[in-house]
Amino acid sequence: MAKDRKIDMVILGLLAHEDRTGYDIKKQIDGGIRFFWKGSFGSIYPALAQLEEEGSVRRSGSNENGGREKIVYSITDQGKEVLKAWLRDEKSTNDLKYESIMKIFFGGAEDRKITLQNIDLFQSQIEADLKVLQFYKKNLEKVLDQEDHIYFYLTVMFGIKSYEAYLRWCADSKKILSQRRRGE
Amino acid sequence: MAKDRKIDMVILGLLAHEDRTGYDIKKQIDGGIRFFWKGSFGSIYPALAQLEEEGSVRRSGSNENGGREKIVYSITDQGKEVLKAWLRDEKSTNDLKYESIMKIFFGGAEDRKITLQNIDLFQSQIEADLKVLQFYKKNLEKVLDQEDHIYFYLTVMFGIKSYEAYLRWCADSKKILSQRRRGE
DNA sequence: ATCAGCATGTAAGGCGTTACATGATTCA
DNA sequence: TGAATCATGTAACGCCTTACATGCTGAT
Repeated sequence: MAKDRKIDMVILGLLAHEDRTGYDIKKQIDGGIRFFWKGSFGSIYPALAQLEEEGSVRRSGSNENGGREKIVYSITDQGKEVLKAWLRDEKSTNDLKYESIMKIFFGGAEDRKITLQNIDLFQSQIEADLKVLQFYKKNLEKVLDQEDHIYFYLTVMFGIKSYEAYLRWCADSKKILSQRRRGE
Repeated sequence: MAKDRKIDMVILGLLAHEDRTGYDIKKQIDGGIRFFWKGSFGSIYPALAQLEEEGSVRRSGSNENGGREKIVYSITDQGKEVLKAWLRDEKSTNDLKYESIMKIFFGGAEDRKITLQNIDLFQSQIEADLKVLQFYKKNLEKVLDQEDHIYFYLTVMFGIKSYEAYLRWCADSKKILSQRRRGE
């Protein structure tokens, strides 16, 4: 029941780096952040409004030169404190909802070939994401001497290393399921 | 907005294997399933009631021998079809919410030692969970020749392989952050 | 006797998604 | 001129957690 909205921290974290609009924030989330956290417009805009009300962010400029409004937000000193307090807080929840793995766990209710198919589907998803991460890695290595990029680099490496492990598991699992053909 | 409640599939999947009470289901989730899906009483009991209404599960026995009611559920043929249709459905969502990794991503807003601390905390969590998974693995290897156990084995291996990759990443990351002492 | 575990359930409320509504700008 | 992208926001609704309420059973 206590406020526990982590999207606030994504917003604050991004604004700590650079001023941005809600739309910009969404683009960033869909970029490198989506590998460990997601967010939609329907969660970003209300969060931004509430953070402003609380004094953690402020409008640094509204373009209303004829066209549609465009609201650029900055983080305030109070917002920076909220962000730092969260970073220092030792409590972190790491929740995964892996429907693909759940389907493998309950694979016994269907033919073995359905499970093999589900592993293939999972593998394809991971392979596609891994390519994106490897692209990020290549670009980051050029600017790694700059502080700040190192944190992005570490999280990209987290993604790459875990996805590589997933792919090895996919290969192993398919081998195991194919060899022991009994349950079909 | 369409029904998308995966807890239904956890329940159906478990009941496909054996008749159980809501309480039993919760225990199973807190055991091996929690590594890829979670569930609380507040989600299990209402789901069970609705699955019964829909005809996917049925009460196979209510103990009311003097004491408090104890409702044992079984899966119906219709429930089995629902489960199989889900297994055959190619759409699976794999959502991770890794607050620990997010803290590392935004680590630039604080001292480097805070990030090192956050990596340590993550590492401890993973080490503890890995021990549990290795215990499962040891027990499963004794009964691996039995069909059905193989699916549990595969998901346990998924956990072990990814957690081992996480731990290697923790070690590497701490080394990288300690060596390049500049931002402190 | 008391405490942990077994057992079921409800209520309040937060979080988040999807779909919708609106409209400007840019580029082919 | 039409499509894609930029840009903000709301409404409906589903999902889930936490806390609460209740009471039995078995072991120490």
